[in-house]
Amino acid sequence: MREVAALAKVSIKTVSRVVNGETGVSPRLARRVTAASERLDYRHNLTASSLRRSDGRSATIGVVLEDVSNPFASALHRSIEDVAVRRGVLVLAGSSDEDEARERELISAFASRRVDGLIIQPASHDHSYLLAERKVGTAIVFVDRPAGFFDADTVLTDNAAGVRRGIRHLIAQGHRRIAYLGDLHTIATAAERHRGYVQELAAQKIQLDERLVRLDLHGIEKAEAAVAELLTASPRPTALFAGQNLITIGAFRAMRHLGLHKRTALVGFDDFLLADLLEPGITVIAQDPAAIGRTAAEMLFRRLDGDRSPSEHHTVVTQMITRGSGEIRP
Amino acid sequence: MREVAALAKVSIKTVSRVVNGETGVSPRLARRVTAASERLDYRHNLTASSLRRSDGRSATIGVVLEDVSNPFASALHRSIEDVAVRRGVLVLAGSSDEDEARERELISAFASRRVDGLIIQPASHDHSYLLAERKVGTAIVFVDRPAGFFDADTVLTDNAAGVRRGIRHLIAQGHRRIAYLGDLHTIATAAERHRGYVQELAAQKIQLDERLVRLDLHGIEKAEAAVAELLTASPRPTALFAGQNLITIGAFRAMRHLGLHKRTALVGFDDFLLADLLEPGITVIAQDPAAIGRTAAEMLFRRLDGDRSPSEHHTVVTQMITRGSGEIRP
DNA sequence: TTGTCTTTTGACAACGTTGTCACGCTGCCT
DNA sequence: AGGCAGCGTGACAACGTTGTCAAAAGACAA
Repeated sequence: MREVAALAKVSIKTVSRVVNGETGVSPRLARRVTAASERLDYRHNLTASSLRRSDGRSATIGVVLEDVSNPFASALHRSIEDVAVRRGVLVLAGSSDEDEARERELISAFASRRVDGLIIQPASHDHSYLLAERKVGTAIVFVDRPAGFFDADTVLTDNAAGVRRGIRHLIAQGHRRIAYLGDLHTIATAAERHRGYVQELAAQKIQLDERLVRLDLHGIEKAEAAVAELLTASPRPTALFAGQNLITIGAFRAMRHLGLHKRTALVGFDDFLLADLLEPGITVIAQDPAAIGRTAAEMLFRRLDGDRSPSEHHTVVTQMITRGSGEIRP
Repeated sequence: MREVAALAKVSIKTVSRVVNGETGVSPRLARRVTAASERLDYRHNLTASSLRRSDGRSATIGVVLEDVSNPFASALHRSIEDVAVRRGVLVLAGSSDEDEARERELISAFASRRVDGLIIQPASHDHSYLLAERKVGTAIVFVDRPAGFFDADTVLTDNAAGVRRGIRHLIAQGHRRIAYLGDLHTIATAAERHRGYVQELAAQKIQLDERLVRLDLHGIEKAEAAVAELLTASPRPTALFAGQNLITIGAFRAMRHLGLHKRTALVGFDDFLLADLLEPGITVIAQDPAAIGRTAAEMLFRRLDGDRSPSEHHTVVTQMITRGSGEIRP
């Protein structure tokens, strides 16, 4: 900036004004400055700028996801990015891998870089450690899962209701022995979905059979193994409800392997690419990751714009997409 | 930091030393400083730090991808992140959407934030504009596609060889009328893959029939429409080669729709989740995004560690995975 | 011309750090 | 006793910006 100022024969303050598009610089000087900065390949240094400016904004936000390469998470990431670019804000993204310590490390790394806001898909259950960040003005929004011991905006899917819808659908087809396949019980959404299963069975006066419930199935392989076992044991379920997309895939793989994929009903939580092209097509309770991400990002920027109203808790509804696998009768 | 220093009754320089883990601070003082910074919830400000320190490092890199939510790109992202975390480096990620202007904007935004390095999956074909970044010491590595008019490290898949392998496989099954479905011809890898198709046909002395070639199919829908047309026209191909994963999916969708998915052979470039569960399973030429990302990130950090040797060009080999769709005979 | 008001411009300090250097202290050697 | 090295520590300037405020320049009326 100093060099640009020297070349344009103005003070560095004037260069600053031109760079920031402030008013009150005569067109003649502005032109000289622009020319000089082009000639010198000048790059505005945003870190120094945010250090000095009064609001201290870095035009950067941090996003903590379970895994940036997970389809649901990367869809969230993308929709957050879409809102951020419109404001010239960049996104730092990191994967927590469901590890509380990693979540905290990431957030601490973001905080060191003075991000303006955080969007967190939480792995941990106690977020009181975020109070310090909040105090220095960092906006915080939780997505997909609720915050623990911390009052903040959240954007969630109505997990229990979605599951109940799916279970109701299976019962309507005549099923009574409906197995439930759940993710790690430590994941809040997984617990919620399991709760939906239990509730809907109770509501429909169907006795819960714990032998048909398998929890803590994290990833395709674990789900596949559990389903293989479930479908060869007795009593054999006539329908499966898979509580997450990788579990659905693992379940389908096991069913295919046993040749039961056209005889056992399957409903999965979360839509996934190609669900319609399998045989049968997979009936799913679809979330809307794009809507979740967009809502969360818009919430975050509203807070950054000064909205101090009480925390909001948005719920994004699910949609059942019937494709065949959920319509198989017992 | 000043407050911490005051509370610990030391100079801020000593706090700096403790925070940076420098040697030569007496344990007694170090303890006092640690206690004080905990009590005050002190957060080291990395932006100020990188502004001042002599190497100017921000411990942040920028990654430009086609689309962070694209499965191939997000796999790259994840493997880059895995290398970066080990060094305490954070990743800024952005989507170019195959738009040259957007690519430049992203890189300019990264540059303003003084990232230490850039990993770019390029959308544009002239990267001479990066010379200025290179000059200020930013390390640059290209992934998936080559750089244009710019000498830099690259990590690519051997696209043409992969396609030739697939075409050879189809020919070995007895196919002669093999259609080719390609992505936007402006994408370097798409052009390479198309070249592989042309070359292999020539090598096998099979006359190229332009009516069987469809290019610029970007996204599932376009591919689906093109294949629907191709399979109802004459001469009808007996086999399809799809040059990208979304194209493969679109092609399969069209084939299913026409009831031809068990009669027409299909080989796709890029593996994708569930390819094994479709009926038939889809034979693919699989890339290894994790290896590509890891190699690129390691390359980048080697440069940041001072490696000044000439640019390296790594090629990651593809692997053919036969699952049934490519083994259908004419 | 002068005085007043408005617009444009620049000098300077400050943001939160770290590099440099010099200081004081201790312990050891002459 | 004097000198010197080594260690721990702190004062100060600087990194590249922007906020503040005052000075300079221009516009306009009397």
